[in-house]
Amino acid sequence: MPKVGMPAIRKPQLIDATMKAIDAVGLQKASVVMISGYAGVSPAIINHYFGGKEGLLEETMRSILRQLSKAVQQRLAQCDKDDVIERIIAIVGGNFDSQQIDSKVVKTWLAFWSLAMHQPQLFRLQRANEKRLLSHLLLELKRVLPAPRAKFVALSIAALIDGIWLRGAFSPNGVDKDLAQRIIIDYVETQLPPQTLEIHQQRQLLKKN
Amino acid sequence: MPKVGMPAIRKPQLIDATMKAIDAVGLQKASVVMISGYAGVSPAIINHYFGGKEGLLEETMRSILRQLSKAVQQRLAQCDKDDVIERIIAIVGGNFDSQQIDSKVVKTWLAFWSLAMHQPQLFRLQRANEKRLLSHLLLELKRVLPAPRAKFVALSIAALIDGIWLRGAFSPNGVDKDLAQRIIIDYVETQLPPQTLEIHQQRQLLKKN
DNA sequence: CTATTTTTGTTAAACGTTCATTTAATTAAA
DNA sequence: TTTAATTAAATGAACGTTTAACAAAAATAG
Repeated sequence: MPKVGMPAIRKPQLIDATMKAIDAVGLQKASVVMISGYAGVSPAIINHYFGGKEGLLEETMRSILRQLSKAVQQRLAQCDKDDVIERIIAIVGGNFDSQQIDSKVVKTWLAFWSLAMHQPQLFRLQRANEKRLLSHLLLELKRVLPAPRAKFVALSIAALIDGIWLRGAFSPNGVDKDLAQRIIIDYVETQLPPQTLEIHQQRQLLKKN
Repeated sequence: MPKVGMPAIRKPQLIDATMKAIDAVGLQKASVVMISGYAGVSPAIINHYFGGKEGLLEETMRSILRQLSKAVQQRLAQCDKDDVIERIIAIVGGNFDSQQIDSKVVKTWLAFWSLAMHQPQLFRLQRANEKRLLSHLLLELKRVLPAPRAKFVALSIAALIDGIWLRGAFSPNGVDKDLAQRIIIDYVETQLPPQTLEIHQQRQLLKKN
């Protein structure tokens, strides 16, 4: 819960410092002294404005989730409303936004996953995020597939996103964005009716002219 | 590195206690006092036999990895050598072995993922595990697909396994093993040549007689 | 077979460190 | 002169690890 009167610079400054610290030494060893050191301020600032370390961590996770949500919505906004495939690609693309696959953010995500298992507040954030991804996918898929099948495919795409993303965290080269997109588009194309694919291909051609 | 003269009961006892503690309060708050409490021994035992908390955590991860490896190999051993699909199902099944999807083990996995990001020893274990899964899948897929495509499909299956598994960690009902298998088999069937599917179906029919 | 020593397994208690948080004081802005 | 923003320093709790001692079992000697 960020204090209201906080100078505008403090919040992003400390959230970025938190991710830097997690990136450098992991959540376990990311002390408030180290975090405030990265931000160039006193450790007491964290308690003053965030009510403690937990509050800062929650705000950091909220910040990452907001960025993810924004990345998806920006891409969706530029899509043809009736090109289901293009819209699914947009959702996937948002999840592999360059900000989200940055090493700093990836490590912070991983840290939050294990932390969220035992902190109800973070757990709810994580659940809400999962549900949003699933509901975005479902909304599109239900237009071209029967509801049960749409759910099945949505779960598969979500799993592919998370799985590729997780495996990328342990890859020396990080997340391979292009490979991720190719895998998921390839999957989607095997699952959607041929007519849906045609619509996508035609609209893509029109765009180029 | 476990001390050699250790009584046989101590190691599994402390490893189980470690997972129980992580399941209960998370790795962050799983102190050596709590872990040794679950095991009903003194905290000093951990340093005596495992050289410290880190050593115990490493042994715990090794134990989980061994169990996973065993679950896969047991299933593969019972497979028809030439039924590629059956063998892929075996690999997937091993990864969703009932021991592996137990809440205690799932939470421990998550904790290790974030820990491994900053502990070279654990990172290597994690990498080796990933590579083994991929090479198991590749070995089978290369028999029925061209090498580049085999790699592509292997990565996809691995991502599906990890993704479903991760999402299950946040689901109130845990990992849905049957759904996982259905999703992955469904995917595999779209990717393999029709002939490979036929072999599988024929051999499955023969088995029943 | 008993007594004694040695080794093994285990622990209670103490140690030194690290950490998040609080307090009271200080600086800067309004 | 207030108020807001920040900090240095202090506080107290928690932690992993070490030490030195104790108990039990095994080995050895009489």
